Amino acid sequence: MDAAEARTKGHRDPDRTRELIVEAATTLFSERGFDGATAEDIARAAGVNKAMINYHFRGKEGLYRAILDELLGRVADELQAIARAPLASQERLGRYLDVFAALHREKPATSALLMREVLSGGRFLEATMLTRFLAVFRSIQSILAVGAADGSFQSVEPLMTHLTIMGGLMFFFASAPFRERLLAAAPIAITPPTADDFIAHLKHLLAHGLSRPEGESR
Amino acid sequence: MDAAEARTKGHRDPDRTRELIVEAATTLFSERGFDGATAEDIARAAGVNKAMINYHFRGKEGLYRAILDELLGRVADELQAIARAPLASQERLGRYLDVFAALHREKPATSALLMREVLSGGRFLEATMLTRFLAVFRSIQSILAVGAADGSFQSVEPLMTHLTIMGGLMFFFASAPFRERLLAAAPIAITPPTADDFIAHLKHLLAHGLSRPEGESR
DNA sequence: GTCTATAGGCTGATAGAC
DNA sequence: GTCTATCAGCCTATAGAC
Repeated sequence: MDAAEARTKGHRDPDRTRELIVEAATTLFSERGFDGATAEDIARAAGVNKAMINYHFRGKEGLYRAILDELLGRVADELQAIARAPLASQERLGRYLDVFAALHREKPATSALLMREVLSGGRFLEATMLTRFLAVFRSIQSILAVGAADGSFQSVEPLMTHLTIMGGLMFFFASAPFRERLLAAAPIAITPPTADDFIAHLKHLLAHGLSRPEGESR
Repeated sequence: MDAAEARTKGHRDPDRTRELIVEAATTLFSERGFDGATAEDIARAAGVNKAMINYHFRGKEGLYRAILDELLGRVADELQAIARAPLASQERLGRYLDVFAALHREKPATSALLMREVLSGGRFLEATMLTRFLAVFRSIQSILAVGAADGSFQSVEPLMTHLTIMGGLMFFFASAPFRERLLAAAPIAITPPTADDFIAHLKHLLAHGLSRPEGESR
């Protein structure tokens, strides 16, 4: 049998099947939540038989957990690496934000998925995965502490700063579909901001706030 | 029949029944989402018969929409009033943030509920309700524009600033249960911030960013 | 590994007594 | 208005053929 037939009839690459399921599920979980996205929806969107979810992931919950674990692991690792990188504090903070921009570029659904998990109080997160969240916080905490010590930043409360940054970032990305709909329904005289626009905005706001620049020429 | 009997047996105040349902549903919808919160859960939490949801709200969806409409209407009205109030720009922005703190104090579940609706792309919002979201944005837009004109703020892009503020605020409130769990599991040397703490932090960050205060004594 | 068919449980909603 | 009883539909998961 040729490749095309294999793709439509069955007996295709199992790794590819897993991939297709994960991709479709990431989107649907982010849009509808764990309870709102049905296994049938996911299978249909993935172009895969419904039973494959149970075969490859031991059920819908297993699939959700696999996605969450992979995502959290990767993000936490990247952020920890940046917190330890030998960079100027401003630059380090910038790179930190860039991780989320890159993540969104690759998988736009991830912010909403993580946000939903937080809103649920971490319904599917055990101790191991909670540690990952702590690692993310500790990364920014370290960046801010070093920045305060070397005179780059003023000394701020790290947890609230972390929440402002994460809330702003994740909300920007996770609300993109909503904004698109809103602006389509009631056209407003504003150019929709790109991810890079927003990251730049956030960097600037973090650096200077809304205060009128004194010595600055900008 | 006396009051106590009336409360346990049936035939109690119908307005109270509606209230109890709305309160329980607000919490459960915020924790589990529309699909995750079952009508039976809601009825049990409200101490009310399951059929009452259908009698008073024409079904679970009607209940959800009633909650959403009431909430959005109130928030949009309050924010518009503040945007028009005769106040100094800094003060006006402060009051704007305070609305959310007050809302959270009264009904802690509202942030997560609204956040979930946004994440879903506004699944249950028709044109009328989308207008409410636009009104919220227009309020902050006006506050920022006036503040830039009178020299209180620098001129910033209003949509991105709005998203930073709303993201930070709503994430702070909506993630409170998650944070509580996280800090209980892995005690960290940080005093949990209150709503007022966070509002103060956000005001300060908006005013000055992370930059080292120059002429400031603080 | 993949597919079809189906079991078994839960969910939202209603009918009808009070 | 409220309650009990019940039903039809949907959803996850599995058994078994290929």
